[in-house]
Amino acid sequence: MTSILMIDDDMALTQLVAEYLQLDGYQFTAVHQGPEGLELAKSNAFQLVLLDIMLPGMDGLTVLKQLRQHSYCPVLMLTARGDEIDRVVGLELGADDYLAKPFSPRELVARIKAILRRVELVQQQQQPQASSLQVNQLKLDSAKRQISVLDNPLVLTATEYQILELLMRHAGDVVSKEDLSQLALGKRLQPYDRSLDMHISNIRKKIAQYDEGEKIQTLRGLGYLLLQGDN
Amino acid sequence: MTSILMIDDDMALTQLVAEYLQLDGYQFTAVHQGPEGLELAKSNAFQLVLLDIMLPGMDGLTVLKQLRQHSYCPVLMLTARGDEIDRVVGLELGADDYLAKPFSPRELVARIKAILRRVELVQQQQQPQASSLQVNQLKLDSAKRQISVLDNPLVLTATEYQILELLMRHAGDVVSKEDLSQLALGKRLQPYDRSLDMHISNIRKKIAQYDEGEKIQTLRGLGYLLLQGDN
DNA sequence: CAGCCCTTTACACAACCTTTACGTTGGCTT
DNA sequence: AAGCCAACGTAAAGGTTGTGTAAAGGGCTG
Repeated sequence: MTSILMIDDDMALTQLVAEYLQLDGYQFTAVHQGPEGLELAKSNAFQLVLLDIMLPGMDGLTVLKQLRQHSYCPVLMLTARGDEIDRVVGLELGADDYLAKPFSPRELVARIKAILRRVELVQQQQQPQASSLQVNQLKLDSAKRQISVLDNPLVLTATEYQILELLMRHAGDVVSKEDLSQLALGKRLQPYDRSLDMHISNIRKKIAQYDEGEKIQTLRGLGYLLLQGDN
Repeated sequence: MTSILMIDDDMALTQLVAEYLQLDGYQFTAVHQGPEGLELAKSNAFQLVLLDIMLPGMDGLTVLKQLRQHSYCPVLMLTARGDEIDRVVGLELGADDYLAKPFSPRELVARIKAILRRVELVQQQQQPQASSLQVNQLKLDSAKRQISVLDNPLVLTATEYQILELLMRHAGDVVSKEDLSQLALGKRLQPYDRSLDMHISNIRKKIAQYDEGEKIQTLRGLGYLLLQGDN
């Protein structure tokens, strides 16, 4: 059961969100005061926190700052329309995403799912994983931190290795650029950030040295994909 | 029970609309002042708001702007005849449709139903949906974002995928071009806009590569339809 | 300060969506 | 039944956006 906590003083809004999220099968709790919300959030009983910036008593950014002293619980910030500054500060303080009010419940649910999916990816990574696996001509040896193509070991940088490992461990699935950026580069994907593209380009070049057939596929607007051979 | 709120200072008109809508089984409330209407609308107790542009006290566009700070409740604007500017501004502010005064009650009801039907479609989409389903020879795998015909995966663009998924999820029902445009393209269908027709054409071409029998049916003036095969 | 690596910049290209243009269809009027 | 017209089908052109990649920039480490 996934539990979500909302900290927002707008009762009508929390009521509305409660209905939508419960329809989607989430356990939902709302509180309307900063300090109260902070206490609940620190308890680690919630998988995600929806946090309004404008709060009576204790400012949302303050809540976030204090929460981060204790917990890495994912936080989705709710900001007043176009309040760019709050957004930037919030993301620096460790918010996972932000959403401008007013938002459609639909978009809220989409953002929540995106965050939860990413958290799940991270948790997967932390669990013990197969120390070696093979995708087509690519062979991963995570003990040696090495990937080979047709038995030729690739000379990859740390970042390149992480990206390719991610793609290999999710071979057959699309991996979004957003996910790749957060998991391999450790930062959110910004609008004109091309560094991930460069890493992909370099990885492709290195693979192509040994195998022209093994390709990382691009799915425009969605992400990248390493195709499993046999399907 | 569907509740509709009308914000208009013309008492004779609200009386007239009240009679028609109540005949159609709607719960109807009318107020004649902007601020009063805004308060009621923000309560999220109504499924739709009819909003006059010309209001004493607070302008209709201002009401809409403030309402949108809090709520995505559907709004149908009522404008003076041919007041194109108000219309454009209103739609930018997030009105769902507009209707020029004087209007026939019959047309009003038609517009209301169109909006409510679309809102319902959107809400359906927000609810958890089957991650895979099959319609005749078409197989949808929403986890992989892939649709296959006779086990041949289609190479669809993001937009094409969305359109075809919508048609599949409503197989056997007519889906209007207006709905398809709003849900898949994210914009209202304009008078001479042919882009949706093009997407349909391209989807048909891609399906026909593998199965000549599987057809998206056209219902002239109504929309498109994917027929459920087995009957 | 040299070397490595990541990121940014810049430009070209490809994929995609939309518009244009013209042909066809189907319903409706006369 | 003929003719009209709006809706539709689709090829081709146009415009926009995302992606590929070379090259330059910048930071870190030894």
